[in-house]
Amino acid sequence: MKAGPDIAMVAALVGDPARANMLTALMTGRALTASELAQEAGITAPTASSHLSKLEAGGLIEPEKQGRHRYYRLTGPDVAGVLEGLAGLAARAGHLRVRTGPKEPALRRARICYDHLAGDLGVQMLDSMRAQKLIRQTERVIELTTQGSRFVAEELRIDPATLTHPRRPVCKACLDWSERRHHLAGTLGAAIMISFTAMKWAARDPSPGSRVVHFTRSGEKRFEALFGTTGDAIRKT
Amino acid sequence: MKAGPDIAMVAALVGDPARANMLTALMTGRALTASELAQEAGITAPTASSHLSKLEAGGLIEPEKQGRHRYYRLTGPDVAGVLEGLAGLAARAGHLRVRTGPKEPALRRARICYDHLAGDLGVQMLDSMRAQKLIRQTERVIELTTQGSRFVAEELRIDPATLTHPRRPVCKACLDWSERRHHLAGTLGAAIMISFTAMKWAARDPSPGSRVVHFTRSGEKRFEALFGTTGDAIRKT
DNA sequence: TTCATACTTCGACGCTAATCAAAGTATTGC
DNA sequence: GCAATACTTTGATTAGCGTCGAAGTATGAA
Repeated sequence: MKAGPDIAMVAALVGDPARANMLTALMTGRALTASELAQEAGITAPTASSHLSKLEAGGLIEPEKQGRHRYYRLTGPDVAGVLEGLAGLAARAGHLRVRTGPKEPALRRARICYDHLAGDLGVQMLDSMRAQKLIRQTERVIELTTQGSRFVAEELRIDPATLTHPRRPVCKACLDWSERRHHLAGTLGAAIMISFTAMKWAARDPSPGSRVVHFTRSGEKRFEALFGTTGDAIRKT
Repeated sequence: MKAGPDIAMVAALVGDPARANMLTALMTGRALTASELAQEAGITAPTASSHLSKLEAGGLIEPEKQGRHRYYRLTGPDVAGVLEGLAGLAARAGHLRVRTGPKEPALRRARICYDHLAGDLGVQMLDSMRAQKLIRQTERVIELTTQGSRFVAEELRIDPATLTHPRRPVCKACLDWSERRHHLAGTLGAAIMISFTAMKWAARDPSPGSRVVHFTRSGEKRFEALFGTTGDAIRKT
């Protein structure tokens, strides 16, 4: 008699304006941090935390812990589909929505994430290394292949001995702030950044506090030669 | 900044358990009365009325007034699609749902609706008349074709003069209680029922208060000969 | 007409849930 | 080690809305 169809529970999750704002912000497929989602929804951090745990319990979003951050993403395309459907129904009498674009193009392109390369180029590098079978990645665990070990020693002039560290993994996938996809962290990620700087391929922006990384002309050319395959392939279509 | 995406508003409509029950009950595509929806949701009539007006304002359902009843149906297949999607998300951790079946088979098959034939056979008759081009129907307005006028005079022994009435239309689509599709009302619908009784094709159940209509064996055969085409076509496949 | 049914409106009650401030936990950076 | 950042938990406040009883409106039945 009193069968409780959970359709109401799921719909109620989306039914709160703050949560709906968070979910629509996640519809791009990117992952967002709790703070960003709080700002997106116009609420304080505690309120956002409460909402996010509810959405997670309801199976609509899933977290990925990344240092001090917690990145949330939709659990699947079916969730996005339902949200899209709801937006369609709402559009019959309602307004649409605008998303805030990225802010600093230079930051988006290349920047320091702790001690390694992030941004478009960081993501591109990891993608390319994966495609070239220099690494094996399962989830966030990454290991160098033998081919990859030779590559970093010969092409990037990195001493393999400098990569071992008591508590830090050699390779690790790190979720990118602007791209919301993984880039390379770990001691190798840090070593590569140091190597780029040493070879004068790139340098951190001199202004204090800036995380922007500037590539030199020759450095960018060398970088593209090593890791530009996917980008070239896309551009050539 | 504070752009209110109505996705939350729509989702909140579905988010209430009572309303969700109503909507799932409507997912069969049939129209249901306000009272039935109230019972379905386990709430009183006033509460149901409030919910229904909200759902209507939100564009999820639309009413059709039928005498003392108000039949509600989903506004379109897209609404059903979204509900189905929500049910899919809920099914990851939730329960499913059962619908109460029909009660009296004889009532479903043939009964009196005010003064005309309703039930399976009533709907079948209107479908067949439409297929045979005896009538033209746009929405709930129905008119007899010249072919149809000859038909009712010759086959059904109905005097065309008896069909005119000061305030009542000759033909009208009436929403069927069990089938939730239209059957034929108006003076023609009443005349046909009288004619069926006069020709001893059918008779009302003698027990007081009963609305069941019993067809005689020969009457059912004649009825099938005139209006059984669609049924035959389906059965023959 | 008069009565009955179906539905809506009004008014008041009660409960859930959203919200934020303050304190607590975890992780990074120095 | 200590400070800073990101996030969570706790607790108290508040507002919104679902709920129903009672009265009001409309339609059909006798």
